Amino acid sequence: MATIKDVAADAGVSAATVSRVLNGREVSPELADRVRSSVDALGYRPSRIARSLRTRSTRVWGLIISDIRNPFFTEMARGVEDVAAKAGYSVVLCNADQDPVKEAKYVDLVYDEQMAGCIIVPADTERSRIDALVAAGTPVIAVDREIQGVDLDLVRIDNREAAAHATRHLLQQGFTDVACITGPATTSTGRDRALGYIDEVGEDRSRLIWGDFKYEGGYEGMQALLRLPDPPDAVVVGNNMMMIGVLNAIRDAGRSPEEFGLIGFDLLVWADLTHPPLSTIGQPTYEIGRIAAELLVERIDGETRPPHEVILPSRLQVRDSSRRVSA
Amino acid sequence: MATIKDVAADAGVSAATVSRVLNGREVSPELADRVRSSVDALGYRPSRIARSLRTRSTRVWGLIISDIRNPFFTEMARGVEDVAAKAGYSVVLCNADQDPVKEAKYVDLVYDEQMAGCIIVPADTERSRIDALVAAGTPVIAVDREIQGVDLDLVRIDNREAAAHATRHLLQQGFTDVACITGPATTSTGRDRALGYIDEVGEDRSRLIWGDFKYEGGYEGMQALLRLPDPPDAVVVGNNMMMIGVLNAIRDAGRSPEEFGLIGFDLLVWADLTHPPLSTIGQPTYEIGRIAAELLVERIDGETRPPHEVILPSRLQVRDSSRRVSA
DNA sequence: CAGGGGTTGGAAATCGATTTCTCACTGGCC
DNA sequence: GGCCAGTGAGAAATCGATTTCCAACCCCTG
Repeated sequence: MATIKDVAADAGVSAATVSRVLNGREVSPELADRVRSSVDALGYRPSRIARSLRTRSTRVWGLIISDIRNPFFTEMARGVEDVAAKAGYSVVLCNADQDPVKEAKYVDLVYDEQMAGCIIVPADTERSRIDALVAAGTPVIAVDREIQGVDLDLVRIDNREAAAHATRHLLQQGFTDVACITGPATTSTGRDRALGYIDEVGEDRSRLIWGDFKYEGGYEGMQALLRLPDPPDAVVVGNNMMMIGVLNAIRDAGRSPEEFGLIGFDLLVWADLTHPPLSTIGQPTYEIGRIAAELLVERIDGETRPPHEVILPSRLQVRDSSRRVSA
Repeated sequence: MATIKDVAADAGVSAATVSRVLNGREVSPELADRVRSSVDALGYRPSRIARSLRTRSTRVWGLIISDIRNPFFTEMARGVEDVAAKAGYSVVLCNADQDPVKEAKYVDLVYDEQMAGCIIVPADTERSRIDALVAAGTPVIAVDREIQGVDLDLVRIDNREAAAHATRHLLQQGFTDVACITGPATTSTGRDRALGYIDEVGEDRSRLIWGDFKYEGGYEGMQALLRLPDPPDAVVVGNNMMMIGVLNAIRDAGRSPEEFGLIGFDLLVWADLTHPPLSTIGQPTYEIGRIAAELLVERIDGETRPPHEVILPSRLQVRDSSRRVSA
């Protein structure tokens, strides 16, 4: 691999001049031409590592998500990536798999590699290793969930109101025993969705299940609900992965989804294809990523205003699964 | 951020000694202790950038996939990541979005960042920039698709036989006019699946559609099939994303999926939830990623045997959508 | 007791870029 | 014609690690 010295020797100039040409500093046209043709001839590409060491800066972001199998996060990642590419950054996508230990490892990676910034969906409300990163001056943007005790820009929807809206809708349709399977109490999203549900059904928590935002949590949560002495006739399901579990649990119990009022969270490309089609609370997923990325660009560029939350609108998409068909 | 010099000064030793302690070289126990307590006291973490510059090596892999929204690739990514983590590597997940230009950019990134290795799902059979990477000695493993003219380790299933199997199954069920929507002819996967289909139906290509492995391709492909003078009674659909498009096209045309024999490719978590449940050709997705990653580890560790293909078994999972119910 | 072999750890070179410092040269103006 | 400001480009320092080279010291043996 050719280095800057090789180019300098080939062009008969100093390494400093090569650097100046490549970074658009003032250099006489003839030297610049010579340098450029040497660069082409040698197929020279500057070492990003050497550049990073000298400039103490990188063109890389860490994007730490909690579950790569969840389309919500991958769609969000696309929003982040599109902005990053436009701004000249590469994105390291890290999948914490809902595991605080893995998450901490990736946060350390962002630190050790001196990445330019970080966007994170915290797996755990704990401040974990984020503190050190923030203390080192690395811009960090949170998405979907807050981290307790760490003041960061946060992009999310109004989860409490969204869950309340879903619950209200089911009640209005005439369902009387509405249950809720929400996410872990360690996530603000899980807690907020539980609160919204309680806002509507009152303090009766007998049908409130704390899940895990994974398939298993939905499956086991629904099994538990079906075992209740007076099982629910409708369920607000806290995210898309758990919805799959819920539907399978219903089927495996020999029941049919049509017997229940169902509303899920997040975009589901196949929501129209199930029987019945699933009502959902849709989040502007790509937008969430895009906006988080734009905030990160601003922070990297030196923006210093105090951290704030960006709350995006969610939207209840009514399909058949939440309609009261039978009396 | 503390540097190795700060630690050396604090411990009253040279930077060389600090480095030796941290990298497990022979150093007297008392010095080692002093160094370690200075490291802790200062919260020192070595700069990976400086280390990479000096050692001319990194602990990072590039994983270039063609569509991050496709669960097939994200599940594969998990397999890769688990092996990488165990071997002490971080994975940079790059989403080429089926775009050869984006793909080339990411290949260049792997090169410029001098990553230790690369696993790629080529968006395009063209050799693109991969050549330069391979020439520079970076180990590269291909997954799912080959790159023409570049000899690489490749992990995949037998796509031709899998498509043939699916087609055969539909014919055996009594469907007479079986169509196929495969992937782009620029991908070996798309071509092989078309070949397997032709193996069974013969040279009649009137019902063979070249799609794009995306939702749109499935939707438009199915629309085209429905417009034929003698439309098919069954379809082999070349991947999961296109299957969603196919199902929506059927519905939007006022028809029902039950009227057709349908088989899709790849794991679909919701395959059981549609009406009718979808028959699929399942690939060992996680395994594909895991094996590709293990091959990469071997190559990085100096393995020099000639590149070869690892062909993993696929499995036809018959659900209702491929069963002939009506005469 | 001298010399040789074997450790141990510090000084300095090194990786490949950027950037500061400095000097030579040009051109303009008095 | 001389002086000064301005500009262009090379030499060298720098980023933070690793690694080579070498000096110092210890121990053992003849």
